[in-house]
Amino acid sequence: MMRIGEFSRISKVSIKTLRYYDEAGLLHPARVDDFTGYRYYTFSQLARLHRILALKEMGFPLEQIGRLLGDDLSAEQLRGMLKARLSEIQARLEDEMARLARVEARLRLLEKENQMSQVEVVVKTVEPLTIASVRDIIPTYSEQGHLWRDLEGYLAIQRVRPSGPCFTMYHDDEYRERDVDAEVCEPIALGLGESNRVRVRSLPGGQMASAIHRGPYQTLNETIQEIVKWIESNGYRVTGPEREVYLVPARNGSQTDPDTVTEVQFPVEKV
Amino acid sequence: MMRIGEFSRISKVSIKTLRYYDEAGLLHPARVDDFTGYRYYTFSQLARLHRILALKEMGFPLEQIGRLLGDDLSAEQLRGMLKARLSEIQARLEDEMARLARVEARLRLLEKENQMSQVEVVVKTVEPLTIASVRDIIPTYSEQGHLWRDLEGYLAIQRVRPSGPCFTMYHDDEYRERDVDAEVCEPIALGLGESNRVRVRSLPGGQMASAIHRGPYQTLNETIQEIVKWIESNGYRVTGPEREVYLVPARNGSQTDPDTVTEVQFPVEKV
DNA sequence: TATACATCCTCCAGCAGGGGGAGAGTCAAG
DNA sequence: CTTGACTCTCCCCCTGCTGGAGGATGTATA
Repeated sequence: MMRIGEFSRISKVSIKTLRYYDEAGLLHPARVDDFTGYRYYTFSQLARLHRILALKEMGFPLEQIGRLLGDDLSAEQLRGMLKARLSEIQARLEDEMARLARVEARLRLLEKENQMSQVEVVVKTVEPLTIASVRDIIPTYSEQGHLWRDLEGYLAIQRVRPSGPCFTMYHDDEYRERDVDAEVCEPIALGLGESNRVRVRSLPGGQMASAIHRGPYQTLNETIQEIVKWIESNGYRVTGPEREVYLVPARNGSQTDPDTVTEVQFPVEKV
Repeated sequence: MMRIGEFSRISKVSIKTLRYYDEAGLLHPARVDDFTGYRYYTFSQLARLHRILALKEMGFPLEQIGRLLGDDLSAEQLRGMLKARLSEIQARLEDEMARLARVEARLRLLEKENQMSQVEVVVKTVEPLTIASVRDIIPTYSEQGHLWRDLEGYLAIQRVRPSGPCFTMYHDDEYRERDVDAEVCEPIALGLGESNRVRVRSLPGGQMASAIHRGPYQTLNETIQEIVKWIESNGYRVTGPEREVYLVPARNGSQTDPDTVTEVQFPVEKV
């Protein structure tokens, strides 16, 4: 029988932690003095403490350790908990490795350009979306005004209001300067009929690599290039058409309005 | 200008988190209504939020993100913080991999023996220790009684009391049944002279792989084997003589007393 | 036996990064 | 004017402890 201080010295576990384990039900002292409240431990209890520490080193939370210490646990249950722990650790390892890749990519960028990147890429999950859209081949990126007029005109006639910011999708697999396959879209609630010009369909949800572009449409290309580079260096792959979401659209659709805010999204999946 | 709900929907960041970032000084709303307290955000603020999220994905704590967002940061300081982050991530990766190895080893053991291991091995750090000791070649493990009598007799004459539990160190590089190089030790405070039989010296501190053996000395070997196996499968290496710490010694030094508690320690280092 | 001094006890507060919910006030549409 | 959807602040909760305050106990020495 020894007091908590000696038990702590021998086991190399802090007194605070021992008291916490007592309270948590993991390791009650062999005896607690009713009057003084002093905790008394035996050497044999070191064995149980060792089991607790070993399980903790495997990363189990204390609550699970409590269950693992109970003797009413079959080998089958034990195997299950170990395997669950295994896959959690693997998930965390992948997380950390992705983190490592991000920091390394940023560091390389810094060495090369000697400044903080302007464009921040984030992966977010978007929900499925119902849209009304008009799609056509247009001569250049900037000449999509008539598509918008067709779409908005139809929505106005049908008295349907968009349920979120509008965007354009570009369906070309590669970058091209001319004859662009563009689809202008307005998110809507369900229940709109199609016309021969306007289609209604729903887009699947999923992961999007996204960046915010502030400045005129003219310079959108730089942001797009940054995202593409980021996607490559962070172990993702593009799985669908790019979207440009017009959060703050340009006045008169001007290509040079500096106060526009556009979100560029690429659907991606982890490689 | 939009309210927090819409900003949350667009950015895919929860309202709670946005309020928390406001409070933490990371992202104040563009405007806060003095009377209602309502927060109003602009689309442009998505850019700053994206920067916050990108840094968070790299694993920076919010407090550091705040400093990274300030524009009074040189490229040199930025590089430093990134490199620090890099090495932290690497440390965590190693941690997780060690964890993985532990869980996998345990799982293999379970598949093989279909039961929870009896012996729990833990790595702990022990401090340097001053000891009085008697070392000799003894015919078998169990015949160390006379060494103990020599040591204890000298300590009694010198009126020195041990400052902790006594132990034996075995200096043979390999396991051997006979002619064992054993050193029986008592930890003491400083300031004891030597005799021609008793030496006084200090042992360095360091990492120890440790396990608790409950049961007679006869079966100590099984525990020792378990520790050695554990050390191998968890990526450590033995760097010195084994210690057997007699926490609850046998009555009369009996080899079969079932109530003894012994801690077996191997000094180790990570490979 | 008195007095240090070490050790022990039980609360309470706090860390990071928010989540959950209560109770009350606001906003826009019908 | 009402309804329902938002929003506000405030407080507690999570993990696995650590630190400290204030008070009670245990042991060694003068």
